[in-house]
Amino acid sequence: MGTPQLTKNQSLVMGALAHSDGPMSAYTILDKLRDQGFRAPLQVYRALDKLLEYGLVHRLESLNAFVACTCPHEHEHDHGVTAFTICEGCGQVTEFHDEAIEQRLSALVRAQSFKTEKTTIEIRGHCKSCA
Amino acid sequence: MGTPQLTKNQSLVMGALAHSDGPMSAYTILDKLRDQGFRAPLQVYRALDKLLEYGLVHRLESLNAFVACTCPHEHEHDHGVTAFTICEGCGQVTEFHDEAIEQRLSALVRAQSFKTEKTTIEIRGHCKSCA
DNA sequence: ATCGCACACGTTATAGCATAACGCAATTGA
DNA sequence: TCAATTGCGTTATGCTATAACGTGTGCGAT
Repeated sequence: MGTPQLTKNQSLVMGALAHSDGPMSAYTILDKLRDQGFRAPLQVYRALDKLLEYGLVHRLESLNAFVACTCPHEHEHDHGVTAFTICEGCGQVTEFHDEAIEQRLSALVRAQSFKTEKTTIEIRGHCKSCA
Repeated sequence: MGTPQLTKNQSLVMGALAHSDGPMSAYTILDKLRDQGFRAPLQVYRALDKLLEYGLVHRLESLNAFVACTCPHEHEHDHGVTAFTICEGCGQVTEFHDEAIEQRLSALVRAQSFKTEKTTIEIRGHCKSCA
């Protein structure tokens, strides 16, 4: 169960995200792809759903926006929790992973008998350049 | 610099959230307060902005919804990072805090020379009852 | 082969979330 | 008294996301 071949729309959306230097909203992606024949939000959202499912793209909940995954080889083995720093100045997003946090969260949640399906960690602030 | 006296609108919104057993969207709050004279979304959003600022309310980014803070006495001293479990079944939200996670995140972020302003941690899944 | 199914796609319409921009009223402090 | 601040009310608008419909294509089972 690797990543299937992407469809045309999925490739176009993936390309738009990959070549962007920051997160993009679905509607921004739509505008970028009008010349390639995109006309409606659903074309973007349907592609994004699949890309999210394949782990090629992340959704930033606090921005209602999407970024290409920057760990291109971790898609195979589900790589646990993903965290992000998001700079309010330049919009730069940095993805990172940490075993310690993952295990600590896992323990806390288990203590509630809670079954985790998806974990969101997003840190808003200012990066080194924008401080 | 404690929490100022709440205005009428702020009290109404706070009350609606406090008496709800789960998170509410701004529009749901609006509907609950129509009998009290609320007519427009901005009346809710303006009150929410202040309540968020005072630390009486939290915003759940992954739901676009709001909950009353369940740690009523921690508003004075800024109580670092707040995390939530959110049950997809019953909608129950549990707020919790953990020093270890806070310190670990702080260290990771400092390594990027990133200056944190707000941290979001939200865990979607199923609670014990809804497993 | 052809039937049925799953899946991607296209389109229109609508629902849900959030803010811009205007003006008014009350409060406060110089 | 005047200016600044804050809260409030209203209208309009913009941004984000999904519902519901139908089409076409590939592919395996009978």
